Amino acid sequence: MNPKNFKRYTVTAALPYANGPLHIGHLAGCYIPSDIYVRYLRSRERDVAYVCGSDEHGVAITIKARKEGISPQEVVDRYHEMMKRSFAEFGISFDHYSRTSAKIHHETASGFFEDLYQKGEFLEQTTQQYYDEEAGQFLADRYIEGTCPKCGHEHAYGDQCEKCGSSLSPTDLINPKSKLSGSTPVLKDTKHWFLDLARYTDFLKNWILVDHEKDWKTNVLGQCRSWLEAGEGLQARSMTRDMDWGIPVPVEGAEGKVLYVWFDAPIGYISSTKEWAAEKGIDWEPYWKDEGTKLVHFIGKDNIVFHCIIFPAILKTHGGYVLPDNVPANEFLNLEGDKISTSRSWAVWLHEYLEAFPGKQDVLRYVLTANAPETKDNDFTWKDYQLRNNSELVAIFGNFVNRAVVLTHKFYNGLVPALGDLSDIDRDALAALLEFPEKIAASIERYRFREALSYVMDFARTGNKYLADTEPWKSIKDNPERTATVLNIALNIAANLAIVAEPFLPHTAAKMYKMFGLSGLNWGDAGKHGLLKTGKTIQPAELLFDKVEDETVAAQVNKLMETKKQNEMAVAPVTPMKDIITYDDFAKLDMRVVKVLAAEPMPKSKKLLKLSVDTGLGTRTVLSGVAEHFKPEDLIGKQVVMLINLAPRKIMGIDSEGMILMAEDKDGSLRLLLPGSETANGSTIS
RNA sequence: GGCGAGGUAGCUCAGAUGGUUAGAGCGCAGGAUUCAUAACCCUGAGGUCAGGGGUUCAACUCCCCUCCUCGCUACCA
Repeated sequence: MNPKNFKRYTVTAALPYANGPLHIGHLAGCYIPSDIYVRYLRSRERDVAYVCGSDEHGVAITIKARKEGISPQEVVDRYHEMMKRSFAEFGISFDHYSRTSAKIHHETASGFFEDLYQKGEFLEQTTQQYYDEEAGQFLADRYIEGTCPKCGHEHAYGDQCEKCGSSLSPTDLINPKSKLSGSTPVLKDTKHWFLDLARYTDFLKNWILVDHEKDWKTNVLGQCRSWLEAGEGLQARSMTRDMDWGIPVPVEGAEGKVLYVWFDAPIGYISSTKEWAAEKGIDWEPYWKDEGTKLVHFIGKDNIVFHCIIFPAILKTHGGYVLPDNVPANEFLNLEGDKISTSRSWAVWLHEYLEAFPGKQDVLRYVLTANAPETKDNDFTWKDYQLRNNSELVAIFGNFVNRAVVLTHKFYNGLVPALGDLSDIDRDALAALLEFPEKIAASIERYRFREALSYVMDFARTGNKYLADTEPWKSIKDNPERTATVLNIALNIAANLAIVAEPFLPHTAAKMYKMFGLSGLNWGDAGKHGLLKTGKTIQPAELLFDKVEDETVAAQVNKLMETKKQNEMAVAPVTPMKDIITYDDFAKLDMRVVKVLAAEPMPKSKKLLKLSVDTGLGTRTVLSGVAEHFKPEDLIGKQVVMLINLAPRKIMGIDSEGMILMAEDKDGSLRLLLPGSETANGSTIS
């Protein structure tokens, strides 16, 4: 459908998770793109609902609350307010910002669940989960700690070992302990409701891979294809959890269970819309149920599966709802070459940015749009920030507006001079006035915001070139009429620039409107050269941007380097001592000096080397997960330490008869343990 | 290894359905200019489009293979 045929738009931005402050990655990923899109639509006088809200359920929040000794509600209250403020300060113009702990959301989400339940859409399955008898509750994966079966790390979580990175299931853990009471949890039956996604495969394949093959981004289609066409197909997903923080499952016999966050979070968009409509006294339903509504979800790439697979499946099953017309997911933004991380504090926090750069919201908006991770992961660097500020915003955009206004004050006391006869160069400039808004609009409609922004800058360049070509500071001496025409046109270019820049740089556009004494303009006015009428008073020039000095960015880089240093020290504490053992325990281990006779990469494996070693007692085969640290030739002929009485274990079809011992350095790299000098193969170690 | 996304000038990136000398911005060099936050404007240098095969009259664009980066996933006794 042609975008212009839609009657109204519902635009959503991913609900930010209320367990930490917002950083530049959030902004670049979905809030700035969605805000640009919506501001543009409003400027076009289209009917838009732009909704968002805090995502306040889930295990991570309960863990954070427990750690800080406060209630989950207190955690989400804190971050909800903080995020809401950051959004407001950066001009993210939600029509409504709600939260998933709101009553209306609990009702909406429960309603959805009940509807699907009544339709018999859920598979009820009873599985065994760990239960903490002392605390009297089931334990989320993250609440169980134990020894990692793969690397022996003693504080692995039930879902993942942070040391070796392997993903685990709670029952894999050796010696599991509840993080709530410290007691050993027991396995207990629990019933959950699963959404059988496999049933939607055909519908989803058609809808996404066929119907939207041409208009969705390749990264989004690729991710969907990877889910839809994976060997095992879509797996049923549990839509409920054993927990007390969240929305109670509205079904008999579901006491102590809540809806899975990912079931309730997207429904939050609907709740937020309802809340907004109620406040406005209008009907929310057309925004979600009318075929003429264009629904667009702005998200980061980590959310693709939920917004393209699970949520549409839910909406489709419920029936009566429109499906997203597009899900323009962005990739990730890195910071100075490293992945942004809340837990490692490797981020530029919005509230800290505002303290360090007051009044420079638009600069960050500009940089994050110009370098947005639209097609691939991108890197934010302070050097790039400075460069874009100084040589683009200051030198091109700000400078052009300043020149036009200063000249007007210098030659015409701040009054817009009259338009006289037009030369070719004037006509070209006026033609550009018409073309740019169209080009910019076309790019925005296609979600190509960085391209759209570059056209905005080209428009400003056109203004600079126009002044350079017409040289009004020269013509004022012998041809004041000519100068008047030139400045009239230059000022009107600047006024038009404000209109097209507004979605990207709203604070700047506001300053420009104020300077020109304009208000109430929108996209429909763009392209006109009579926005500033002859004789109108222009306010004195006010600089729109100022230079960012070397010291300023150096300070930010230093701050990050400090963080990095602290992270390195914090992340790599020397592993604490394990529990005391007896000599007999130790004596059970049979460690020997052995010689590596042969080594070869294990076919079809990235991490394994297949070693053949002389243990003195015979030759054995050992598979060792060191292929990423050593080449076969690094090992061949070396004497190393091996645990030879470890029970053999079949890996990838081959028996591995023992374990080569290595030292692991702070950074995770491995070192061989070599005898000080040549030693007989099979020598014992004690 | 499987799946997905990328690998285009020093840097950041554009390049529907294959077709004249591969583009932009920044950076760099030179020039011009002085209204402007020494900014603007003009010109130029810079790329065997990751590498190798193939299809074609013609490939950055299609096919195959290899290498590298990122994400998800499997193997680390």
